[in-house]
Amino acid sequence: MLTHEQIWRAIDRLATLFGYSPSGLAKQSGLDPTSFNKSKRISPDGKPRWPSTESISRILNATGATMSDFLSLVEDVEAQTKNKSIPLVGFAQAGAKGFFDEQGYPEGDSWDEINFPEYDKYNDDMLYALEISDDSMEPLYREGDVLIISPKSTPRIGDRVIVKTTGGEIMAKELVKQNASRIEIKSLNPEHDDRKIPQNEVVWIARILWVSQ
Amino acid sequence: MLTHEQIWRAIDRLATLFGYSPSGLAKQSGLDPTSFNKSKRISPDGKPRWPSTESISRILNATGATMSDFLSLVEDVEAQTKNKSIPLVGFAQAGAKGFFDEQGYPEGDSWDEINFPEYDKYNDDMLYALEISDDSMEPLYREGDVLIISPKSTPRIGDRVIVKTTGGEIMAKELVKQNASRIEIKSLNPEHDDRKIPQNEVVWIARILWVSQ
DNA sequence: CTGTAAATAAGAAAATAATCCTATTTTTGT
DNA sequence: ACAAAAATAGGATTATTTTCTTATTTACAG
Repeated sequence: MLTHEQIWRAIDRLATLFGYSPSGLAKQSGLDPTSFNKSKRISPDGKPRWPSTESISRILNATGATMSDFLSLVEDVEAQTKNKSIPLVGFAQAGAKGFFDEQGYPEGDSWDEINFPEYDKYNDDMLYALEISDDSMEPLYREGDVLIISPKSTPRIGDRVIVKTTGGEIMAKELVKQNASRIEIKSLNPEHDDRKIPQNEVVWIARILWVSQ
Repeated sequence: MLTHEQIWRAIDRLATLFGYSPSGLAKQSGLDPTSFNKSKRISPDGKPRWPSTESISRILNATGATMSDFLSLVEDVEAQTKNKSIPLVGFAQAGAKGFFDEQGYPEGDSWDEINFPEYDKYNDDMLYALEISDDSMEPLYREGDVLIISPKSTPRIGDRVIVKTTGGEIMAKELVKQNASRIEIKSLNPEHDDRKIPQNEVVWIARILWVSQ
């Protein structure tokens, strides 16, 4: 769906984004500076005027913006949650009949759905990744695995987290308990002990969202 | 960036997607059925012809497609990898100075980058998810974890995979070896044995890409 | 505050997209 | 295999966008 209002707003926003007025953007794009005059967006007889796709092409070319950039200007949502819905079923159920075809593709009506990669809308810009470079955390994390971290998400009990201490350590653990005085974290490697760390030794704690396999 | 070729190809693809010819799509959209004739895309004098954004608006309206849908048709990649580049560093390095600020956000110039969620271009439409519903695979997978599966990716040695056997089992394992006669898979739970399965008992095998934490 | 440049309003002219039309080809249904 | 419908080619005409032009307003620099 594309409306007249959306296309002109996107043009205006693109201009602003690159430090131009609509007139300046037109000029920069090799169009007449009056091409994007607001007075020309509706005809004297009241009909809306629609720019050609060539004009759009030229303004993208002049600014270096992509169609993807332009799309985000067309749409009202400032920070679009770029998820995709994929089928989901319980692992224990998956062996039953009716979930997979012979090639291993989902089939049948019994699947739920999940958005992937679903992460908090509010920290979209803050994600980072850590790559595992040894086998100290096997079998959970192996060399080469990538952890996707959300520093802004508030971890809850049971979450796997990255903790930094005042001693400079950075650890991946499971959060077992937390209260005002300390946190209790469980090792992801059974060979290591669980730990209780006073809150004043915790510099920060960040939630692990996804792990590559 | 938007080229003449891209805009016309997107129109053609939109038509095909909704079961129309270009002529049928134009008609369905209230345009003249000859609007999208290939012979009209280049003028007799060799100049390219660019449809108006009103025409684009009308075909989206007629098909119910969004601008986002249209964008994915504009672009060359059949299944666009809707990735976002996020900072990446080795876990072992992350404790050193210069990687995090005091609130736990990446800082400094020493970070690499990774695309997330990176998955094979060729099976974008085929991903599905399995949700773990018990603790039989701890510590690797816990109840509530979600596995993102790519049925089309060819698993390699060392990958974690989902295997379905002719006996109807569906298992999550690590692929250790595979040859023409059998596969060898390692349990993700140390309490269970590794297995060798004849290839003729493997119905399908799919790669696990990501796990939620 | 003032002068200059940029931006915008808006009408007319030129260029271009869409429609109309005829003819031919291709596809579809029987 | 054949007839009918749909699709496409392509020229002519109409409608619409862009450019050209003049005038006014707004923004900016001194």
